[in-house]
Amino acid sequence: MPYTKYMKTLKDKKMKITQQRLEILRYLDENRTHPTLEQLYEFIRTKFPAISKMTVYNVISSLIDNGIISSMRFVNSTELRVDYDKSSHFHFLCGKCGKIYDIESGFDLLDHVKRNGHKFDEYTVNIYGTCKNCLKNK
Amino acid sequence: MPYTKYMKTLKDKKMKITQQRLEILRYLDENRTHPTLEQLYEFIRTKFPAISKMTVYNVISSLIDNGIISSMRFVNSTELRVDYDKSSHFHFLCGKCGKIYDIESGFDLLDHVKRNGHKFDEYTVNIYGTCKNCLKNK
DNA sequence: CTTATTAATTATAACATTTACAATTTAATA
DNA sequence: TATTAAATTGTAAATGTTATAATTAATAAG
Repeated sequence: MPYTKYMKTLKDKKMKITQQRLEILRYLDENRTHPTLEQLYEFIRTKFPAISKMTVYNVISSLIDNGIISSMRFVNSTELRVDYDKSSHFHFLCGKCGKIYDIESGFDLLDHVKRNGHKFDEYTVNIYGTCKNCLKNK
Repeated sequence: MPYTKYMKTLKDKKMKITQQRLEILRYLDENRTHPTLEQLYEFIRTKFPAISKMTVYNVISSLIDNGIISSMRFVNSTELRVDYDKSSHFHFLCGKCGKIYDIESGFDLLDHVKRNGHKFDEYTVNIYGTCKNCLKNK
């Protein structure tokens, strides 16, 4: 039963269990590539041809609102990228090949900044540079 | 001479000195509000009515390419935001009022992550939560 | 100081991502 | 099974960005 895990995830948040949500959750869980919604849509369509792009937007929006997945944007593009992995880690975008790498943080950044009375909930760290592979093939 | 400083900045990078660039640099220097290009355009237009929005895009793009200013995007919006301050600091976006606060980092994040053979050039840290003021008025 | 060269600015249009809306369909509940 | 509330769908509109080509302006050379 590959979907029971995701059914529980949705149920725990009192969200309705729909085929579209299950399929998208499964894809994100099994493909940790930080896809854009367009990429997500293109893939999901191969398994679920009738899905609407709007559904992808709606599903992702509700998953984010319920704290099930996280999201980020890089400076080089307006597109939202999503990530099934909510654990504390950074993202490294290679400016040459465009690949995104997960970078282990090893510490909680919020432990190192003064709050000044503000309430901090979450954070994203985006690192820009050139990846190992692109350095080699230069 | 309020513009000599910016003339030097451009000259050092071998960039042509234009009225549009000087006006935008001055605005960014004197207004550390991390404006969007739209906000920048609206203001600059009051002082320089003939300026084109494309010029704002072009000027910002060249200032970024030459390492004079930095930029970031938050997850709640597709818009690029720009920052005259290139020193190491984080950005905190209040989800209630939308205000952006500079947060002192006190340490260089890149000293704390394993490079794994990658070359890291820059990074942005975006923190999300609720600001002091909005907590108070709730 | 004038001219030539090169780059920047401008205006228009095209493109891409996201949001708004209303109608239809589906999931959960009684 | 019927009801209700929510999710999905399709269309269109809004927003932010990029592409292109013509005009204008800044720099360098004569």
